Amino acid sequence: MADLAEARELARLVVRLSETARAHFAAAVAEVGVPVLLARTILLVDGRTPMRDVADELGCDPSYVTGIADQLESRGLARRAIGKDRRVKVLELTDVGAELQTQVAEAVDRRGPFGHQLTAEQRRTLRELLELLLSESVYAAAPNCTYEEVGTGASWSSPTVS
Amino acid sequence: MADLAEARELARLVVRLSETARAHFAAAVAEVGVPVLLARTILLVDGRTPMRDVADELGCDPSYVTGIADQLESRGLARRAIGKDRRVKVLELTDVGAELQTQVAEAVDRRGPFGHQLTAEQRRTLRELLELLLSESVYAAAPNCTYEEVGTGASWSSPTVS
DNA sequence: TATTGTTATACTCTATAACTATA
DNA sequence: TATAGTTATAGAGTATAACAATA
Repeated sequence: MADLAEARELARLVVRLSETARAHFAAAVAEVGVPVLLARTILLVDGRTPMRDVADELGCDPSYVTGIADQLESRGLARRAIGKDRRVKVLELTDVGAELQTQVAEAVDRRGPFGHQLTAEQRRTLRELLELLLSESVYAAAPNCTYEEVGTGASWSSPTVS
Repeated sequence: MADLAEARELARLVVRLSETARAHFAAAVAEVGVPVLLARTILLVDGRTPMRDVADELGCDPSYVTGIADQLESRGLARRAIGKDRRVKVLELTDVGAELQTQVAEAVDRRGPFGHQLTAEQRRTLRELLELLLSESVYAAAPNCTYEEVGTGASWSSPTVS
């Protein structure tokens, strides 16, 4: 069936393009001299940002943010402060960190593949198609299976298990 | 600049869609009861396939394929055989493996987000836009930097490094 | 009792280096 | 000498569990 072949091809292209986008991001932030994870964190810190929020936005465990915050502090890019709720620690950029935030954003924008090669109309069309795919796919794809469940099937420990 | 905002949004959508596509694949193969990496290998084995070719197509180190082949053999899905060049070992599917290959392909096709939600014309448009982005981005994005070089900048060992 | 952040530890995935057999 | 596959090991990245402080 030609439709299936085209659907597979689209899946391949989307995955490849996302890898390209990640590589662009990595190249852009390498240019500025910041590891990817720190750059992502710097971009999402806005004012006094609770560490918990950072974990949510990065999609990682809160314990992992401890190490990120340590790195940012030791580089002088951000500092911890106590929140109104005294359990909470917020992250805020230093002056150096804020300047770097701007540099990172500019480097990423300059490198991005989406800004240069498409006309405004093409970008709009692409966005509509992508949103259409994303809006439905959660339901259409896995009616009896949440994504969180996926992969709980003893995926496979290690090649050296044997 | 509105263009930059839209470019960033497109990047976000593409990354999200690729994650959705991976989740679809994972859900589809979980349904059939095979770990993702084994399913990917089963899908690419065609006749007598040298293990080296498997490594190339999976994009991993040849040593890693040893473990994959061990798993496939222990599940009775494939077997090793000696190639004409006696250094080479080829992987070939067993009858059970061949049947599973069909099941996996069907499950993946059935679940895929690209088959159901777009018209034939929308799929064609999407493919053209994606190909346009992929055709140029390698050059336009990183003129002085191959992707292989990216990330060699001492990215960051571990959060527990303190 | 529930939540935030921290610490120590464990796990998954993958690569590197050294080795064997064949070319 | 170079290449295919194997083995053992190491590393990066991330999560889990137990904990202290605060709510």
